[in-house]
Amino acid sequence: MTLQQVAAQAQVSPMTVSNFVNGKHHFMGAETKTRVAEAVAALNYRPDSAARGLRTARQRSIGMIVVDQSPQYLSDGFSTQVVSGLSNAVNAAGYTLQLEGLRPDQLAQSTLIHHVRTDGLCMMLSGSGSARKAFTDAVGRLNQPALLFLEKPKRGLADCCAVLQDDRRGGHLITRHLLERGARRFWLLKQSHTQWQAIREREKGVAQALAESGRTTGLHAVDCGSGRFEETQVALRQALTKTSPTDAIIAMNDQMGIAALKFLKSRGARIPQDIKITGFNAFDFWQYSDPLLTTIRSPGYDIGTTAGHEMIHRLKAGQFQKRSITLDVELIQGGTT
Amino acid sequence: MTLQQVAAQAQVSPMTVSNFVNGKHHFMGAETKTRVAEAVAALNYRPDSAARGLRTARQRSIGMIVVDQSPQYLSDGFSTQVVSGLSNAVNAAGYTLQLEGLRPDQLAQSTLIHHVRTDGLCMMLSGSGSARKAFTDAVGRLNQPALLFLEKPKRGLADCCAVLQDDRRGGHLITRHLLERGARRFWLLKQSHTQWQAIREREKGVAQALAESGRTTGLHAVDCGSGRFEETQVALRQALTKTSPTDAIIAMNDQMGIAALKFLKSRGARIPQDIKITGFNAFDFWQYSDPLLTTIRSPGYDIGTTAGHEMIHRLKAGQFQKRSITLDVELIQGGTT
DNA sequence: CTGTTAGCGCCTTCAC
DNA sequence: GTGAAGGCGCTAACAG
Repeated sequence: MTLQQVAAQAQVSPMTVSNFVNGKHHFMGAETKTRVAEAVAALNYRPDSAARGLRTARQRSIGMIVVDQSPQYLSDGFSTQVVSGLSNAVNAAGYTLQLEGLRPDQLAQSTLIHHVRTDGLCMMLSGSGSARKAFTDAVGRLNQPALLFLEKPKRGLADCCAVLQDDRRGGHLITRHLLERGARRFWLLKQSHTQWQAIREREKGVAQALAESGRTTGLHAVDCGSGRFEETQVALRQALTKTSPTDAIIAMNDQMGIAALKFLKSRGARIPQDIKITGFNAFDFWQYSDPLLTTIRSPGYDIGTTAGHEMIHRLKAGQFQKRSITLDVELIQGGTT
Repeated sequence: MTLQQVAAQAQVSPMTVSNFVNGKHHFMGAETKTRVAEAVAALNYRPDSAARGLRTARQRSIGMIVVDQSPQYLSDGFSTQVVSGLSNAVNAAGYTLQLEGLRPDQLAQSTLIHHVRTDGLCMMLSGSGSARKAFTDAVGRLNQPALLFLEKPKRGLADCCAVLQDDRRGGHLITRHLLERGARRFWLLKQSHTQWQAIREREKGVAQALAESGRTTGLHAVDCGSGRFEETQVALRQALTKTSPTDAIIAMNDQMGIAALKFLKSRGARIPQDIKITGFNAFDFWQYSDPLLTTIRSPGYDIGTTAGHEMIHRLKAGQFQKRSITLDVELIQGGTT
């Protein structure tokens, strides 16, 4: 079913149908308009995006690449929220979202990078510095607008916008909160499986808060591997035998925080009297902890919609409004501190 | 950067470059091959998918529509897993995934339905029967292969495959388990906000198990609205005052089950002695409940990959292998029964 | 094994 | 307000 056929059916020229389909009704006669509308409906006409894209050199589509070690790259909570927000924002503007999940070593497999399919690319990166750089470098060569989630803007990327949250402040807030509550010795639970830049920032915030209170020691990192439930508990069990005891556990996300909470409760620890625990993100499932975890609320969905609006604006206006947008975070006091 | 330019640089015809780019190396001279490869790399050439799609009438792209009341349509856990699996499966075959989240009343806004952008459409529907029918009817008119998640195949959809899990058996399993444990009076926690066909099946399984044990009464439905945490607890509080007490709570997902668990614990109920509680799905966060919820494991990620493979096969072979594929579920015994 | 030709469906341009 | 011509980048079909 093509524009031509619709035009023949409606007894008008293809251009008239094209104008109608693309909402350029301004100069069309009312009678012509209804005739075209009927033909479109009768023939069940759908415009061919490939042909339009070829002619206009615009795809009306945005790409989203999520780099994660796990094939279930959306289970993180953060990516889930960001993708929902992004997809709603770009869809509302008539754009499609093309989603791709990759491991840090799979740059070469990326269809979205190696073909011209989208008008702009959004990325949520993880992995080693060199793996991340490989991605940003590749995207920099595309001559396409790029948007980075949870990372500072990159030098190599000129036409680029960064949308992030104030993770350093989050780490700072939560550490000050613990200090005020009397904690002096800290374990920091982090996962080593997927390396997010955002986590580094949180750690910096923690270190900064400690330094400001005059404490430069008393922080001990516990590697929780993939950060999954059992693995976190195993790491904690080892830490309890090998390391001197602690007042507080700062988990870099709620998943690890809740795993720690359940584990310590099962060992008879009183929370928060014996040990205080904090998480990070406050995504839906966070409410399932018992007692409620003290945590930081991350505006994941808003980050996604903000990014979508920013990208659409870039495509319409020719350049990004800002090089970097930072959304705020918020401390949520629970029963674990 | 076009094929022509690459061809000029490599001193060959455009067809040779096209063949090289599309992996048709069979008949190319080794020397020619390296010359083309160098030109492609030097010019940083990326094939234009729109042009290729126009010429071949194939988009190398699959659409995924998730119909949900909530804008955060991926937070459900199920859609998260299905989308991850689907995206990995189609990406591995060189296809792109185009994602769209819609409310049940937003059929008219669907870009994926109203433009030719994909080679096939996958859908996870919810909402009233008529709203769902509007979607399947619209897709039926597209002359495109369709794939339905968690629904039986539809009569109106000829070129269609359904990928689901045995929800009825899940409901049956969990109810028999509760009966064996001595429960006689049941509350069934369901959300009315987003209506999934899968939930109906679970309910039928519950009813069937009760009927088989000779009990036709003793089941009371509790409407938890959106099914979110606080709303579930409010609904439960009302039910406790208005309704005669119960032995067991069958929640239609883990979210509601955990909300019920936390609420009843806070009211001093002993679980499972006073009341038994079950959930449904066993997605990641399920482990955060304390004690662990007895639940049914849903193979969400596998459903996604199965669907992806099935759709790719359909596109290659011209028809679906099966009209319907049902994956199995599994009872997971926790501490709440 | 490589080159030539033609046309996919649409929209920009320009004529009417 | 509407029509005709041309070409976007690519590849099927066929010629050499």
